[in-house]
Amino acid sequence: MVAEALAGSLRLAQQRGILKIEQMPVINLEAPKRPEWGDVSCTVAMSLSASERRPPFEIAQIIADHIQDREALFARVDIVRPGFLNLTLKPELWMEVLRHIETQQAEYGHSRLGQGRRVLVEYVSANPTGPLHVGHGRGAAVGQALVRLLRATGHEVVSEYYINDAGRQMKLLGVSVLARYLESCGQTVPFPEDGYQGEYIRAVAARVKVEHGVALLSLPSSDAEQRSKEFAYRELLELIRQDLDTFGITFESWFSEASLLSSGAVEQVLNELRDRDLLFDQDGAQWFRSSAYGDEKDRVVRKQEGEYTYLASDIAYHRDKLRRGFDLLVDVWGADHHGYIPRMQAVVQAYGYPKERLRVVLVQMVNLLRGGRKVEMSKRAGEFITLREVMDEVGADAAKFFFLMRDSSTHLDFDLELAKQQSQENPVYYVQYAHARISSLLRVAASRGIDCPLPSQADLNLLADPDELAIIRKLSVFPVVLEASTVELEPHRMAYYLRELAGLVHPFYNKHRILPPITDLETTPAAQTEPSSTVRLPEAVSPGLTGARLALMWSVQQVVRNGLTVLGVSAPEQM
RNA sequence: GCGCCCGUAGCUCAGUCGGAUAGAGCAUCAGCCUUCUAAGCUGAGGGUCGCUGGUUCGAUUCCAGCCGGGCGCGCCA
Repeated sequence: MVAEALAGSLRLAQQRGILKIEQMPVINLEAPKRPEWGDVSCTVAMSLSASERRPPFEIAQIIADHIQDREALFARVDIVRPGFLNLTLKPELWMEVLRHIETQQAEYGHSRLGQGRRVLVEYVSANPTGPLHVGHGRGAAVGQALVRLLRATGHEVVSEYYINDAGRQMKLLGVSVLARYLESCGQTVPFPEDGYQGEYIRAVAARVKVEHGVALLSLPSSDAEQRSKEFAYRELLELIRQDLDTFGITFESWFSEASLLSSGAVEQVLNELRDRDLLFDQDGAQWFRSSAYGDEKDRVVRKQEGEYTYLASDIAYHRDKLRRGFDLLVDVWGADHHGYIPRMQAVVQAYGYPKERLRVVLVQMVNLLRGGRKVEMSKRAGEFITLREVMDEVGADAAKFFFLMRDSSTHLDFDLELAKQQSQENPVYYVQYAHARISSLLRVAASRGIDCPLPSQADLNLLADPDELAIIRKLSVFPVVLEASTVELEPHRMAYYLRELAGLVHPFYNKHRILPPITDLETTPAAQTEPSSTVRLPEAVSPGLTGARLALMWSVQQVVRNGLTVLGVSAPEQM
């Protein structure tokens, strides 16, 4: 709307021959940092300065003079120093935001940006060789938020978990469980090198024994190993599924790596590559010519011994994803895999797609702290804090919000003490409390028989206080934040936004009265006879203002809820 | 050595497309509960945006080079 007005002004000035404007500039609007700079500011005059060969200030003046309907749209149009155009909208226009929220409700902020675009988001994809740990938890939170953000912007999304149920890691799992099983049967066996050390392996072995008794002892060792592996795989995958379920995450699709091998898909893919001279033999191994697409060197897909590498099945997997007709593949990976990106993008290009078809979101390590002190973990010794432990201690909501608070590509310090603290220091509660507090307010209003109008029923013009306008302005940018979070695949932007919105709401609540005070002054003469300067008199609120503020709070609550929802965090009615 | 990421307040971090006097939380200090949830609020102090150059009306932002930190560079996954 504002951009249109400014563009119109530029055209008018051009028609009148005041400005040349060889090329219509992009009118970029931004939210000024300081309130006295108005609601919207525009730098177009400065960017035109060079081509017009006039000082930016002059150009800004011309633009301001040529805005049509200036009186209807703007309360003020200021021109500041180099050539900023600072626009202050008429307050009535802001009230449209609240009516818009009312119309859209849970859909407010959603868009059709991605309409017709199909996206596959693959995340977690942890090996089924043990329980999920905190790092997986962060990936899970990020992946889920991305799925929800993409859906909210109109994309058609499928969430998928890629199960690494083939290869060396699975073999090691079987060997490890069998060793523990034999141990529990009284045999002394050396524990396999690189085996899984964790205590949970003993637990799995114990369940093998419950199920099979000592039957495995009489089997050939390879069979016993196979049985142990299958048993452990089922148990651990189920455990992962349950952990994710508790975390509030379910996948629509579980894709097995082993299926790619057994169906011959891997073989087929390599043949395809060979036909196109993207596969060659060297040193007794088979190599993918990934360097043809910008990777720094070629990569082995089949080892000398004839086994396929992880990359081979990954090529088949990504080809399968591409074949399924997705317009965008999003992979959420641990940051330690970042060196893998060029070769996967090479795969995408080898199949004739632009490399942008695959976007990899990297998730950095989580440092667990307890009261400021680092919790030591040793993956080698199998000692790590599981996602389950974290959820048990701080709850799924707090864990998710913490995981999403920072840019996923940066290290995260996660203080368990802080996350479970239900206090001002904990950003999760700060945001959730904003929601709960409004619920409480609306409940109290209802119980006192006070009418709670929706924005369309309230006299919104009474919301003239700068604090109220600041909140409304904040609500108005929610759709922008949601879209930016999606396009950049950066959910932490939404988490920040919610923190900021809550940071406007709590002070407002404290400073301003919404409902009329319960004690009326006539029955409490003390308040009049003792006009002590330390006693703050309740702000006077007319029924109309109460209604308008309730409508405002209702709108805030809707937006907080929408924001939390998109992050996969609950919005409690009371706390 | 090569590649990727990072360096912003004491700490943890935001900072959109290059914009104005660089922001938030925590911590610190000083205050606020007869009032709709104090799980809250008010105020104060705190900065060479790692360094040096370049690009330009303007650089925390873009480019180059250094310094410092992390990660990756397997016929592991």
